[in-house]
Amino acid sequence: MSEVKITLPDGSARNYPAGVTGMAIAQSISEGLARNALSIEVNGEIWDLSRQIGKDAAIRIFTWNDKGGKYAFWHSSAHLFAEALEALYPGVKFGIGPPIENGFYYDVDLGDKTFGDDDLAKVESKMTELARKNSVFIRRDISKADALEFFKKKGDPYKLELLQDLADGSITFYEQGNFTDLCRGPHIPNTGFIKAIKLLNVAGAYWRGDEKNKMLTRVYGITFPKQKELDEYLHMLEEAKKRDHRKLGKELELFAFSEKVGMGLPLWLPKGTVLRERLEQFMRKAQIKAGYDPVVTPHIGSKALYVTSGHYEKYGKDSFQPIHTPDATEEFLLKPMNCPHHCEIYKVRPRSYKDLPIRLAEFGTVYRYEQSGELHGLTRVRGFTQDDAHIFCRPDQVKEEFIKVIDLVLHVFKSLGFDNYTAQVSLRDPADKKKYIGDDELWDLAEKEIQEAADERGLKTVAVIGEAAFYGPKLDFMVKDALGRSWQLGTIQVDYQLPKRFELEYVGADNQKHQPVMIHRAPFGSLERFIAVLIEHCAGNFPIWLSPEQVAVLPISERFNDYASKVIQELKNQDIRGYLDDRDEKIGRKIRDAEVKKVPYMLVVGEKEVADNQVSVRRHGMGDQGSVLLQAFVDQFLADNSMPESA
RNA sequence: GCCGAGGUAGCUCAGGGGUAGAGCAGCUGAUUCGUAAUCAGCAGGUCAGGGGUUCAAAUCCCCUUCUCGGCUCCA
Repeated sequence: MSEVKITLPDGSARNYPAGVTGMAIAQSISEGLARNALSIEVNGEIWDLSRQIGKDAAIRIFTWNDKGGKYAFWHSSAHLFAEALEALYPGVKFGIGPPIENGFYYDVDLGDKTFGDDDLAKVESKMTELARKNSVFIRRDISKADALEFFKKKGDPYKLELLQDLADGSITFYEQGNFTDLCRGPHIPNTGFIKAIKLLNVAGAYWRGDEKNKMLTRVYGITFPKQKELDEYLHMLEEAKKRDHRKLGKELELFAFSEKVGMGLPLWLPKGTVLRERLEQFMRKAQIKAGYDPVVTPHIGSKALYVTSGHYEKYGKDSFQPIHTPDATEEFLLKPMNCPHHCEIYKVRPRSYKDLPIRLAEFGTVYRYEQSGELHGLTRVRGFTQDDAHIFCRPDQVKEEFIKVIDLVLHVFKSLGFDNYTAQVSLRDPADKKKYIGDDELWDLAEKEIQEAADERGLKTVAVIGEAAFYGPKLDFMVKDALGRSWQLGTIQVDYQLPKRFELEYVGADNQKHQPVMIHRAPFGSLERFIAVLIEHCAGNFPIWLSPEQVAVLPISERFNDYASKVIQELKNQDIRGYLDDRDEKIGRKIRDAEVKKVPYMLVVGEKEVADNQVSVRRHGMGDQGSVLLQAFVDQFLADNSMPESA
């Protein structure tokens, strides 16, 4: 009998009879591993444990603690969901049901039936019932003809459509209990592993993600091998919700929305405005240092401006409609971006190659008619302010400018403690060059230089082919929110289109006219989105230099209000932001309220402090820090909490 | 825009055909207090808006609007 050589992750190798299964290998290693094993990686592919290994292989056995194990677990859970659904609603048609980062979903067509929250509970308990049967997942190779026959008979148009794209000989079915599905696998050994089940929500999703197709019902769920883990997961979700910027924005009185003002149009409250203006100051300072010139442009522009830029043609119908005036020939648009205005600033006089780069920066408020369903707190709004700037430079300056912008973005992230971001280089699709504007060589050069600039600054980047804007390649920075949703913050984009459309020029050393390259960049992206992500990132406990209220002065009783007023006045004289809580409440109450409001410093003042010109310092979440002279507190505070500066 | 779930006091939420509720916040008074909620009283509502069914609608039905979870989109 022939043998196969199985290499384990630690490099050791063992021989097994040919056709050995992953489960048998696991058993030979240890009883415990066999009990917890869910799937196996064989030469880089993830397999079922029951599948026979016919030749030498490097393997890795996955348990719940591995991504590959969870993947199989949730994939199998999706099948279990489908089995339960079919048992409860015969005739249901299935789309696809993959595992995702947290759990799984299944797209289904329930015909005319609406699927609501009460249905979730029903399906959930059916799933539990079926899981207890310990049904084994059986893998079967099947010919394309037989597969088509099977789904024709069953009447499942979506599976038939999927089958069309699959090659004969590569098709497998998986079967558990009374349910058979077209599936590549892998799956866990049996349904009994699935102990805790939660169907999370129902959503609509277009078949194959195409708006023109029928909308299917997408059910999201998650499962665990232990009830305790499900409980922990649900608890974690609850905790994440507490960081939600929409909730904290309301509680900390940072911003609000009004139906009357209109959806997606944030109102900045006094405290939110302090935060926002501090961020602006921070960026202004860094930009001045980096050689930017601040400019200001109006909130509207004539339609002609956007016809020139090309935005009218591309977005005109799907955006805010033109503003009319008593003069019927006039039309203005709310500005959806600042670039065209900045192009006109570039054009106010002829430019020499010696003038470049020219860096025009503006906190420009723009308006975009986002789809109503897409609006989301501050992360997706219809009116927002970009920390925008446009760099007009020579082609040979692109790389250097990119490096400078990357430095600026990294300065922002570092100053605000974002260490978990990803950088994405978006390149054009070389197979479809017609989609893009600009010379081939310029693209090649810019794409190369963006990547080089990122590498030189030690950025770990993911290059995505085909994600470039039609007008140029870009580098985007993404950060996740409290619930794990990814948002794009900073962006740096090369643009070949606008310089051309606006006929931007400079006179080169050769006395000839040349076209400058334009770089759009916004390290925050937008103040709104940045603040949203910042709120979630720090759970409302802002860096003190940003905090709307830095200090609360809390007199023990009314008798010390006079001294407390003197304290708060002295703080204000030193540009320290704070408030005096002179309510007729006990000190415990005042402290609690300040803690809830996440005020970083609380200064308790009573008899002792008045006598010695002291304050009793308490820090948010850290309790009593003892008493110091007021002046000592001020000095220390100012020394510790200055606005971070760029290098 | 599409699918689903929602909108009750400033906030968090209960009530689900028969007189509109609680806690917190607010106001008034008492209290003058040492590190996370002092006590008492008072006030607060077109139950998102409009239409319908009914003797009777916060409650059932329809439309509109906004919010939430997704999908699509994102200059």
